[in-house]
This record gives sequence, structure tokens and C-alpha cells, in this order.
Amino acid sequence: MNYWLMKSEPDVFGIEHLKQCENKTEPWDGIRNYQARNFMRDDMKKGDKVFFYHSNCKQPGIVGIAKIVSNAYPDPTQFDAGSNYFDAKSDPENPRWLLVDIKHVRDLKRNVTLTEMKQHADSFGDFQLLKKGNRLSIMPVTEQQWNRVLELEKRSPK
DNA sequence: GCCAACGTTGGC
DNA sequence: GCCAACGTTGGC
Repeated sequence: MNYWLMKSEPDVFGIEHLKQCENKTEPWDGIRNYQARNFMRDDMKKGDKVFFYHSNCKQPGIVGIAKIVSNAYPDPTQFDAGSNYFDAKSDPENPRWLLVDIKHVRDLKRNVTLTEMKQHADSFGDFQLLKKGNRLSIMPVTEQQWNRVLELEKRSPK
């Protein structure tokens, strides 16, 4: 099993939204980045665990845990001319963009913030999230990094 | 194949 | 709101 981190803007679709979805499950559409797509296509498997990260907000950080409940399949929004995610260059016979379904598992007891993780950067090793200029919306997380976040969660907030 | 221009992301 | 970093596009 693999671990992942997926970003979302809470003003657009936060963890509160995910919880309210039917069966707490939602197709993660709109990913239009090849690196992120390749992770979904090649490495992500049903049952993998996901940190749900809030980006582009006052307190960016990891706010919850989700899981992957489908393998990758074509993102229907790429063929919907009315969608913001429409891609005229994507061939229905060979779809360019994929998605996976994710399901809410639990909220973290508190927001484990980006600031806090940066303060403990040494114990995270090589972590995409902590790199300057990182814009990847789906990234792998090592087991060590996963456990480190859960350790931080147990601490009382600063 | 190079690279400048452009649009987007996302922390601050 | 600013702007650095990054990915994509398209002219050449």
C-alpha cells in the first residue's frame, strides 16, 4: 500500500465538502498535470491512504485522512464542453486525463500546518511538500513521513 | 529543439 | 494583493 498527499483549496472544495458527499466519496476530477496524472495512473491503488491538504488559505496544512476507493479511470469532465476542465485535445479513444475516487476516512484532531512541518523539516527528509516552489497537487508520501505527521497530530497545538 | 511569453499555483 | 516558481504553449 502507498501513501499520498492531495491538495485542495478549502474555499473551493475542502474536507467539509468531502464529508458531505454521498457515501463521503467523490471523483477527484480536474487534475490537469501530467506528473499528478502519472502518479494516479501508475502508482495509486485502491486502498491507498491519503492526507487531505488545504492549500491557498490562511492556514495551509493537513486536515484529514482519506482513502483511494477506485483505480484510475478517465475523467469525464475533459469531454464536457461546459466544464472548466474541458480539454478539446483529449481523444475519447485515448483519454488524456484520469481521476480516482476518494473517500473521507477521518479528520485529523487538528490542522497539522505547513509552518509546523517546516519547523520539523529535518525529520521529514525529502518531502515534496516542503520544497520551495512546489506546485504538485498529488504527491507521494513515505511511510516515515506519514507517521511523522500523525505524531505531530498528537501533540498539543502551539 | 530552444526558449520567451504566458497562465497558474500557492505561500506569505 | 504580491510575486516567485513552475508548467505549457507556440514561434522560430
